[in-house]
Amino acid sequence: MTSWPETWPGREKPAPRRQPLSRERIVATALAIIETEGLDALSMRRVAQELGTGAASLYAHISNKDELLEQVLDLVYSEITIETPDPARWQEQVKDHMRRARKVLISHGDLARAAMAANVPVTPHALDSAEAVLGLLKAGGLDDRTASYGVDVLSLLVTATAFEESSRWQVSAEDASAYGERIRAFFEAVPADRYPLVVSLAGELTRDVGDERFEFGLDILVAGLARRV
Amino acid sequence: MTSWPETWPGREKPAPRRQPLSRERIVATALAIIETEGLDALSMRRVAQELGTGAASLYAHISNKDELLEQVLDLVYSEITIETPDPARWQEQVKDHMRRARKVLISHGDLARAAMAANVPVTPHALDSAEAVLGLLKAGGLDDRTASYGVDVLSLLVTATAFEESSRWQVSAEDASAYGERIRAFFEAVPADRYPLVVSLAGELTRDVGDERFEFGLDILVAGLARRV
DNA sequence: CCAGTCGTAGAACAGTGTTCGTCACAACAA
DNA sequence: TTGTTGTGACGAACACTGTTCTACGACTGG
Repeated sequence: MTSWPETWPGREKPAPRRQPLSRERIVATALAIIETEGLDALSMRRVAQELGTGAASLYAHISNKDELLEQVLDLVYSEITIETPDPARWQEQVKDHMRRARKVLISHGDLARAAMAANVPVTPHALDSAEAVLGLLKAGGLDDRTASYGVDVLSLLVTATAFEESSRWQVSAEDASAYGERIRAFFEAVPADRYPLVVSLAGELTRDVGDERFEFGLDILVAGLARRV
Repeated sequence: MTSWPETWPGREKPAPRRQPLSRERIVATALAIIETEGLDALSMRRVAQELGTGAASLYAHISNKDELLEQVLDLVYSEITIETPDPARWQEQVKDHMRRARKVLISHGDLARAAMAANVPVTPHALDSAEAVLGLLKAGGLDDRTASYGVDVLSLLVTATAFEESSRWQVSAEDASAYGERIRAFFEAVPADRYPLVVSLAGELTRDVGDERFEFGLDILVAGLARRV
């Protein structure tokens, strides 16, 4: 006689519990959404959906959306590697650090648009980065005040230029190029009697040269800080 | 015999039409709301309420909320006075222009938080400002590329520092001071073994000195641009 | 075995930006 | 004078948001 199956359809044990929610999983999921769909697509409901739960569940682990973004930023800031200060080449080390910080910000979709609102370093890895830059500036011989102002303006350059670049973030580089072309065409078309320089410099103003604009500001700032030793 | 009244209740002429809606009135009302209640209080419904109409009415004059903010910014940028370039003192003129731009941004509540998203000058007065700065930089002898990069980074310094200052915008200066104190206390309380410089420089990092931080960056940038003539 | 705690999550709340559909009115042509 | 057309106004509706409320199940300790 054929034995009965262990369970009947409809009476199976529930599927094994999915992984429990955690702050880390929520933050990592939020970052994944930003990378694939953009910052504007990020919502508490969207994160919950991706985790197979309800929006309200997230609030047991994260206090609100602002904290979520703060934690997402901290996660990406953890990718910034830190160097030991070398007084002989502190200027190049400062530049390299800011380059790495910028690279990290712009390699996660348009997350940088959220970075300006969280520019005061209060999370572990944001503090790590601030501490590292301060260390490089002090190794270079700057006094306390100059070092403090320096870390301020350097991180501002990074987040502001990354913000700007993120604002034209599109799924494809082709769209970004088209956007630049539209701006250039617009500048060339404004009334030349009122804006002669904007019209004549339209090409230069909108020249898409990747990091060159950022490097320009970085050069000037670091050279200027060096002059204050 | 008593004569009939001129009109009967309910048959009076309607009240005179209120002032018709216009783009200018909508934009001015939005700015007034930002100044008194803050950027976060601004909504299409709030603007409409203030104008005694419905939110949908606004869309006959303004395409969406982003355009509204763009027009509000242009309105405040119209307050930036423009100077005729003087090659003998172009550096001081550049600084003065950026100071005026910053002052205009930070004197309208926390509007500056919207300025980063609208940093590409496409409105008349934003273009006026860009044209003016280009004029000063060209009067100083900078080549086209340096002038283009210069106007970029200078306006970035203005909008980014104004953004940061706006993020701590509160109704009273007392709250702003309390905020700075909380940040300083936080920095002093982080683990000193991991963040020795953040702890020891907590006072300098959070010292509220108004425009001093901005002036620091401005000095370095303008001096750096001058070196590229 | 039961009370307490915790995590989960649907429902609800209060709000948002924007579009749809309708109405009143003005301008114009016949 | 009448009919037509275009425009601005605006309530309702749509689709969405962040966050809180409330109920429930699982787990733990006494």
